[in-house]
Amino acid sequence: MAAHEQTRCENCIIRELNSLRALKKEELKAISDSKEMRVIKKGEPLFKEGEKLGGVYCVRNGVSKLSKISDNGKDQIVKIASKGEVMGQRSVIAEETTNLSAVALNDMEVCFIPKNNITSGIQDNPEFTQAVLKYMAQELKVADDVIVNMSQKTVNQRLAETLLYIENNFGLDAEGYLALILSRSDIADVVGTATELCIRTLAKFKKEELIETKGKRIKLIDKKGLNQLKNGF
Amino acid sequence: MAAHEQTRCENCIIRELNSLRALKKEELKAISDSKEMRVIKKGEPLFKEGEKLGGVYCVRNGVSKLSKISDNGKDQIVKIASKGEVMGQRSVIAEETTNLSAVALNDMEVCFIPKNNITSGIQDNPEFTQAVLKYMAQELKVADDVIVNMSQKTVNQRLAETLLYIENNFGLDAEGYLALILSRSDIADVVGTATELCIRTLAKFKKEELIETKGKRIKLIDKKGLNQLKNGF
DNA sequence: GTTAAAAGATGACTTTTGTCAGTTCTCAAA
DNA sequence: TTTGAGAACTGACAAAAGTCATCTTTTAAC
Repeated sequence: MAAHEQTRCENCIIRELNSLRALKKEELKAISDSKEMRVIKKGEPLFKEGEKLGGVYCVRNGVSKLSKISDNGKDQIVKIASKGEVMGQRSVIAEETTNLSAVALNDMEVCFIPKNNITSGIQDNPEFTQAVLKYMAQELKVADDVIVNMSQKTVNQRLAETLLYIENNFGLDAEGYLALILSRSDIADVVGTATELCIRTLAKFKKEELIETKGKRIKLIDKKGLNQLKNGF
Repeated sequence: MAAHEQTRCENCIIRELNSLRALKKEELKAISDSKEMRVIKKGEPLFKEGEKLGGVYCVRNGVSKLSKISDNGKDQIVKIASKGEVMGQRSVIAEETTNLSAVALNDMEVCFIPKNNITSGIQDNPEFTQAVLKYMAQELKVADDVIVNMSQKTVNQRLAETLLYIENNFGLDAEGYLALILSRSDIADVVGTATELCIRTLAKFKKEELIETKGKRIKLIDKKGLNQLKNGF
């Protein structure tokens, strides 16, 4: 009973974090009745590039990477989505197949919301539309920044930036290490470089006492230094 | 009299190309009454990174580069806007300062539309909102592609892609050269590389008979070859 | 616990890209 | 027509990034 209550969108705290908060109670009820909870195991895909999505995914728990394979065959991680984020809305809005693949980085719980429930919300509730519009405008700005960083900054700078980003967005564990643990290969795919160079650069950072590592876990010990590095010193 | 008629938004053909086509006659009239035509000379800025925009710019004629300076001090051209495109809408929607600078690449004619007229349109006309939303979703997809290209492709590939992009979007002049003439430095800023390497790579393409050049003008003579190059062969 | 597979790490080398210094070309103002 | 500034171009070199081969460590399945 209590468990069932918790799965109702009306009561879901997650929505406070995204555009869904602009929806009215009745609209949320409609969504809740049609939504579907899914559990995705670490390493499993939520969807793949080129698929047609029947709706959007709202992340309740866990983390997912959104990536795209370049013509050269290498994977580039474009975004890391976690609790509260909605995935797939771009494709649903544009009425196109997805341009990205989503793979769970750890065990996930997501709510699948069929697209009709979203699009009707867009048509009927101006505040909701406004919220989605603003969100997309923000994303577009972030994308511009990423483009500039990718094309103008070195691997050194981008790796420093990525580490700081992970700390800011996913926090630390009990021992002060980055709470989000990525494989070296995934870090390389975020930074946009080869795994080997990523490993080497991490080793360099370690030698320069900017970070510490323990297995695949990473602790930032000189954030000021990393920040300087990121900005090119 | 006739000239005045032509400057009315209701009669402007340009709007067929963008989201404004979803507006109703009365809404267009309101916009037309408040809009302001501006002429911008080649090399002059429309706006600069960090400015607060009081509205959006609709391009009637000419071409503008939208760029951003990286922390390293280098300029990256994120987009080239021409006839029919609306500039600055991202910032207006997000109610933020611009993240990009806009500079005219040749003499331009633009209409400045104060933001109140746009935002009221967004609030009252669902079709217009829908059109803007779809447009932004498209832009976001393009941005993802650019991110992947920038991080995973070589300068060779990106330059080939840029040349093909220019031909596809701006066409050819009477002699078969690219109609949009950019300086070598601007091409480099689109590709995301140093001017010297851009020049060198163009020289290489010329030697490989992929292109011809005449002054700063460029003609694509082996588009199949350029396409293969772009995809990594 | 053993063991195979995956991930991490390192060395040696190549290719790509950037930088600096200098030359040539172009075009417009005097 | 001269001239001078800015753009285009080139060479030589340095730095950054990628690749391949190999080895070690970690992880997860048995």
